[in-house]
Amino acid sequence: MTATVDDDRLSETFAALASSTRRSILARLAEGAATVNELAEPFEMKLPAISKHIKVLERAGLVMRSQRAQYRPCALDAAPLEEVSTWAEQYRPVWEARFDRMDDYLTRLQPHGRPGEHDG
Amino acid sequence: MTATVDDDRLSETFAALASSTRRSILARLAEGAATVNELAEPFEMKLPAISKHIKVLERAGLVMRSQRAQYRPCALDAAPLEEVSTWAEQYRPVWEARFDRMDDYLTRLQPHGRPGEHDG
DNA sequence: CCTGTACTTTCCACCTCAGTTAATTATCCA
DNA sequence: TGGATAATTAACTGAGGTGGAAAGTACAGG
Repeated sequence: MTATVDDDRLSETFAALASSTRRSILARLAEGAATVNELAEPFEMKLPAISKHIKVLERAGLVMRSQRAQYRPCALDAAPLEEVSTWAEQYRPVWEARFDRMDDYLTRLQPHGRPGEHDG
Repeated sequence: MTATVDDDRLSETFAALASSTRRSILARLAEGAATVNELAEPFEMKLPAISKHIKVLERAGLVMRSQRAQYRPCALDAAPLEEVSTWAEQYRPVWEARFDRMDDYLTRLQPHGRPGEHDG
């Protein structure tokens, strides 16, 4: 049962993506690797803040780092994004079938029975 | 320029998805609408906690609610998941092209020039 | 060795999030 | 009207995210 492990990884990935700053960093890295200063340049916040954002992305497996002199260039690893896509695609049938599930449920919710109760 | 609005919505969606409890709730709702008590049943936490998780999902536009007597049944709205999928799919070329972007960058990072510096 | 460059780490303040218990609201039914 | 059921709200706690300032680390070059 590694379901929990996968679940945790997905949670960490989503948490990392729940920041437009971090998503911007990923977008920048999609065009090629970059140093921390290069990544920080478009933003108003200070370098330590960017450094921490990068660390979050790194922990989520979205960014790989190297070392060259003082530089610690970052590169995108999009593998977790494939997992995100796969996860979301599970729901494609739901968003494509736009019939109203709420009405569906309300129909099954009888006036004289509580939901989940099997007529006993 | 509604870029910020879209960005915020995506952030809210990702934040909502960054919880395995909430993702479980969505999975349950994919099988059909359910009441709060039905949704809470598989979990060990108390009802108010579930109620708050549902509110997060609702604010993210992933859950729609109705009312029937005391019941406030929840239904899945997968539309934001389509946005998630579309966003992630942007990176498909990156995760499919598995050449090493780090090496690519290190090649361009010359020993005698700092990155981003144009030989001045 | 000393200075500049490129980060990272530490410490701090602020705020949000997650969960609890207890109280409250809303509705049904006898 | 009163009790049971469904669910939310309020008040509180503890944990964790986010940013800044300041100090620390690591490497290059004169």
